Amino acid sequence: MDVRHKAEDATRDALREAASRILRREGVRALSLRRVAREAGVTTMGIYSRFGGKDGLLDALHAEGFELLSEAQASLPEQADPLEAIVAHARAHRRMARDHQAHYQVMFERSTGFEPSSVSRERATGSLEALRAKVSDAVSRGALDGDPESIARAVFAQVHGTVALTLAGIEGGDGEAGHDAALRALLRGFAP
Amino acid sequence: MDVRHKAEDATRDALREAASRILRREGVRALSLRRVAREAGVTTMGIYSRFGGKDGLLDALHAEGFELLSEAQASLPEQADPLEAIVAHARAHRRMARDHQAHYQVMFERSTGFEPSSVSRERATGSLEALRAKVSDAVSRGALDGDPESIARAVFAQVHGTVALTLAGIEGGDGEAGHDAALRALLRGFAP
DNA sequence: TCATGTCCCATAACGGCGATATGGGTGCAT
DNA sequence: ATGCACCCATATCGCCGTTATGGGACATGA
Repeated sequence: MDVRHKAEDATRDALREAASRILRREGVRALSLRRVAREAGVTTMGIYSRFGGKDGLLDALHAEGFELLSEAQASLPEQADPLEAIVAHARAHRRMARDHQAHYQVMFERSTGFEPSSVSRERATGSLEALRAKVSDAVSRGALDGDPESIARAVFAQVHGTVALTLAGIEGGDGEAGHDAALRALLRGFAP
Repeated sequence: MDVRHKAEDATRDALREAASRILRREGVRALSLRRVAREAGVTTMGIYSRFGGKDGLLDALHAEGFELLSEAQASLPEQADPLEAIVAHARAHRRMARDHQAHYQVMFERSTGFEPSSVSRERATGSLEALRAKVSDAVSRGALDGDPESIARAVFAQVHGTVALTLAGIEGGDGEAGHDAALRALLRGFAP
């Protein structure tokens, strides 16, 4: 029984990995239940019993995406300057979006026809927490002035905006340097 | 012949209007060729002969969306303060996104599986022009300092970021006031 | 040990999708 | 008048997500 349970978890993982692989390589559009099931060596119904359907599978990928984001931001080197810590945080965000575009779309675009579950939505909102902590640090050290929550949201919106426009193909000529410059301007605007 | 041509344009318009109506009321997901054709009193093939397929139809809606955006920003009252003109511009942008969410998704989210044509992509990039003009005005009047192109892109990203996060259901508590405050902070960062 | 019942999952089916092939009818040119 | 070319509606194809259904493995009680 216990073994059986383990086996179930194994095919569950196999399904999630197959889905993740297809998502990375061929995008949201190519992610069909039949395709994922075939690639994982399971019948389509296997996805229904494990994930409840396509939304459940996408929910798992949604979570995986936010894990990728927080991992990228957790392993950053320490910064003496609290503002530089925020810039590094934003850079990691942009890098994650560039390296996992399709995951990023599942995370932030609702036109896929997928609605994240309530816990997934909370996790998404919670992804602001790490940034809020860095902003709080900057505020307490006199590098920024204002409500950390509001500042963090403004920064998050700025970073997500640059990423989203890039993914949409509305590209400025400045690239990463320009994105950094825009963020630094925003931070200057919150200077004491 | 001329009459015939007019009639063709009429059903073309009927198709575009039906598509726009379905998009507004039921979202991108509900927009199928069969549905649009039925609602316009035409067979599915009528869309192929007029628009070349689903991408052509979405391209028309993409264009319609950017028209809605530029219309909303063209009819704004004059502002004495050039920075207030930029804030008003951003407000119109956010209002358009709120009032035409599905159009906005077609305009900026690529996870719909629709790739805009090259002219549509140019039109999208060109939608920055009106903002760039307002920024240029602010720079020449000494309210901002820097490259107008870069500043305009930063502002656009900031505004789009707040809108996109709202549409994604990652909502801050501050609402419109918070969005204005974030934009004003960014503008402060570009002050001379 | 054997019969019974329960649960799980693979096969099959359903309605809808975007896209394509095809056949019949209309209108023009010869 | 007759042939031809073009246009569009019908039918079809291969997918999709989801649901129904049938059979087989396993546990349970006699």
